[in-house]
Amino acid sequence: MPHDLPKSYEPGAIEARWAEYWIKEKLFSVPTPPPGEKRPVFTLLLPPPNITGRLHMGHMLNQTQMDIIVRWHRMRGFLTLWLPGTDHAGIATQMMVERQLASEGTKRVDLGREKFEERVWEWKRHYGGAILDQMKRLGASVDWDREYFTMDENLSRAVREVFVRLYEEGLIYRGKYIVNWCPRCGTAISDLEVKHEEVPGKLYEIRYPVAGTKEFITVATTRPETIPGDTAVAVNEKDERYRHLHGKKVLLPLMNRGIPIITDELANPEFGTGAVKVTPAHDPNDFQAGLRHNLPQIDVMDEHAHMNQNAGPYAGLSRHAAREQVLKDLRAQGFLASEKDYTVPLGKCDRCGTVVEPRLSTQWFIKIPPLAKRATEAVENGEITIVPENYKQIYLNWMYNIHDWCISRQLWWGHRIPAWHCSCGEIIVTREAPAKCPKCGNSVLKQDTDVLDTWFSSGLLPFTTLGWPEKTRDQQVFYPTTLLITAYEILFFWVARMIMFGCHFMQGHKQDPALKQASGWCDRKDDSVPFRQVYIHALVRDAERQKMSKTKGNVIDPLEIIQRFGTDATRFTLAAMAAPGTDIAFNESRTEGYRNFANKIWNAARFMFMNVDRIGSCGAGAFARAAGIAGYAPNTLEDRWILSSFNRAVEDVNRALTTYRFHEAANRIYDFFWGELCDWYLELIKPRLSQENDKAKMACVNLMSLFEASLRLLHPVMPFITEEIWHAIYDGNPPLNSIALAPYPQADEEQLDPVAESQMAILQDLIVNVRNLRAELKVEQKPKVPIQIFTHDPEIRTLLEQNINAIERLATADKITFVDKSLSNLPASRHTAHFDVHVIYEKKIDIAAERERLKKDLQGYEKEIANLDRQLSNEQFLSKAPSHVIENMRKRRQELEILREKTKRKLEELG
RNA sequence: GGGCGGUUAGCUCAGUUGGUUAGAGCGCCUGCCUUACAAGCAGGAGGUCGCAGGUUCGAGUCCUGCACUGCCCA
Repeated sequence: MPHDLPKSYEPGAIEARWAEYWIKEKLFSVPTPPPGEKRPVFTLLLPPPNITGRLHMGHMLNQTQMDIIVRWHRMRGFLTLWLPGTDHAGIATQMMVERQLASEGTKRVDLGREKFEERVWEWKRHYGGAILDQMKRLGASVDWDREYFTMDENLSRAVREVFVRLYEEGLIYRGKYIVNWCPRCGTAISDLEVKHEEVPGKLYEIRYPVAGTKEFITVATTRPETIPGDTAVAVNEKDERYRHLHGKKVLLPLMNRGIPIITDELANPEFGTGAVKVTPAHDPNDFQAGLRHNLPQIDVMDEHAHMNQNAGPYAGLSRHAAREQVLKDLRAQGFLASEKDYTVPLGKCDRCGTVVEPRLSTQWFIKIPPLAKRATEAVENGEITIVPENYKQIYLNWMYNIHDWCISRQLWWGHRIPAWHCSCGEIIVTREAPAKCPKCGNSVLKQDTDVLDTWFSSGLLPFTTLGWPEKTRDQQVFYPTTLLITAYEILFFWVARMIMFGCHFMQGHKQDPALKQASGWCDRKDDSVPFRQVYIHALVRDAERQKMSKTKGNVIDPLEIIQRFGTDATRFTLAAMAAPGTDIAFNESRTEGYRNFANKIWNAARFMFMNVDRIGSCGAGAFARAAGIAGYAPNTLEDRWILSSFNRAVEDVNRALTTYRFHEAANRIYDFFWGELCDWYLELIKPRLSQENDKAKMACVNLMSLFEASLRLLHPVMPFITEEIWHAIYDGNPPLNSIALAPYPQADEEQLDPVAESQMAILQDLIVNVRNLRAELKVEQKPKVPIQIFTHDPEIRTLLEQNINAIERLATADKITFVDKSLSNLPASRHTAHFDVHVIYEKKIDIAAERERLKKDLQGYEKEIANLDRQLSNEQFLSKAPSHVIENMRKRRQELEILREKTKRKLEELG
């Protein structure tokens, strides 16, 4: 790796190279560890993207956070497994291939089931890997050797096993119920896959003639087209208006069918007319009411939501056309009492947006309450912790109100339900195709045509990817997985289901006790849970805080951002903005700023190498697994200070990552690298570096060690640039294949130096004050100015004397003299509680402006003093406040006294 | 209808269990091509923390109400 880096950082050139290198070298592959493994373990399952998917900002955020945590653990010496894979995405994939077929002028049904499945596999081979290729470009440090696909043979076998076991345990049943039906997809979907919205519509009031009277009963409905399916009219028992009609019949308009008037809580006296039509085959509430009253279920639509024979004259019409026709007929026959504007709640298919039709059909269900019980307890009692914590309550609320889960889908792509039907009516649920019916002996059996909901198989992944149903060493080591990082959106779809399945099927499982202890999970009793922690990440919105959507056209393509600013800068942006629990308004200007940060580091490295090459061999100190910086020998104030600073940063960053405070970690590294290392340290050591002696060499060694350690600190967030410079530091002969395998910095108490920190603060304060004065005096940039310094404290005087060169250089000063009298009354001066400094320059200061500034300062001091005095004279405060707070306030009070006096005197002097 | 969140500088956002003087990036103003970096350096302006009460020695932080706003569930 050559030291002569290009002048500007060009991410594109290096990122692709390292991404490829990491994969080629199999740096992140984790073979099954043999018995005797003692390292702490960290396991993370990648939420499998759909094979139809393309990388979006949500993935990018998710993967950035996972990669940061994973790299951090790996560098801290954990046996770290990050498991990647993809999801077969039943509906989405089938839609893709159907679209492809349509463009060829053919259809799924023309091909037949088997041929169609082949086409999907073929499609998957061509396009299915796209999102994983994109992941590779992000540098995600996953174990590619363990990549899985939910339709793989071993995972499919596990799915059948789970289905059969649940069936045998009585937790899976088949029955005829109202389900959410998507007429476009031609399949049932689960409650979660229905998106509710409210649209402007009409509420129709329709007169139903009461049989044997001249009276009408008026019902209110938003769906007149379902009238042919009505089998009752319901009123509330307590509703006096309809008491006289109890037990009577009405004649169903348009159909001329008699149906009963029933009393049921379904009818809300407050709503509409207080009377409702009951259509058990087309509404979930009506379905329940129908069961209560033993009403017939008349299905009036087919699978495409077209009216069928039961709809009489309307047969063949679409839902929409049928509504128009029914209304027209009602109007013509005088049944339509009124139509009012009304906001209609609509359920739409999450996948395709088609309005969902509640439909009566035979489906497979999972009986959820028994599974939910343990899944709820696991979170209640802290066996699984959820971060941020408010999601815990959201999860629990949902689990308390959970319903049975419809798991069958009328699709051709997915795990086919392992049930076989015999003409005798027998249903055989079994792992492998049965030879004959155990009841009648018939050997002509037909497998159920339905497939399972995609979430059924992904809910099993935490254990099926580790070899279940076999009991494997991988499970002993890696199960329960340590963490799950995912989006709120799939808390119920996926997270809840993984917990239910994990708690059920891994019941009794024990993680290798030595590894469990090493990993720090001794306080957790339950090893059946699929993961010990869940971190829910935020939503990425656009810069205007709008949710990104294709229809709005405000989607930010992460790959385009990456192309412009680099992966490292994009990752850093997401990390720095990811405060837990808050959505991210992605702002490109931030990414640009972090690209600049990368460039800053790049140039700092160039500066370092420039000196190394001149001074000669001065390699970085070998890092040990020790804390702090191993090869660093502090000689000067700035050395002691930066070493201390580094250790403080290290402490803060590690603490932030422990609690998933990504933004704190990122900002802390940024401030240290730029604000401390580059802005001050590099400037302060320039004089030493420019010499040609041992001092220069020592400074250089220290710099290399510091830089090397700082790169390791930054690496999880910016893996590419750190890898590049790290290899350059070792001149192409690094002690390890990658910085990703080097130890993560840990704070070393011994290297903290509070004295150096406070001294450095005074020195910086002096330099900034002189710069400030120069600006105020409008001194040009180049010329050096003589300055005078007064301090009453001999220690501070010594400090400043010892660092006179630094002051000269960084404050552009010369002829620095120390005086014995306060300088704060001079116009061209500044004072602090520690020193006064005066710049000697012929130009006059703007007296009026100076007076204004001082007045403002004085006001501030007075206000603060009054505040402090009030508190410090308050008995209650003195007795209740913690001592360090009081101590700090007293110290501040003393400082303020000095500042006030100096400012007052100067104001008097200015007149 | 039920639940959860947000409101802090011109913009986008931090501010962990209450504790001295509320921070950052971008933008803005002034001056600099100081041989690592103009994707840079130095200096600066800018906030009654949505409103009204309350608890406390002390509130951006806790409680109540209100206003506006977003999301999830039914």
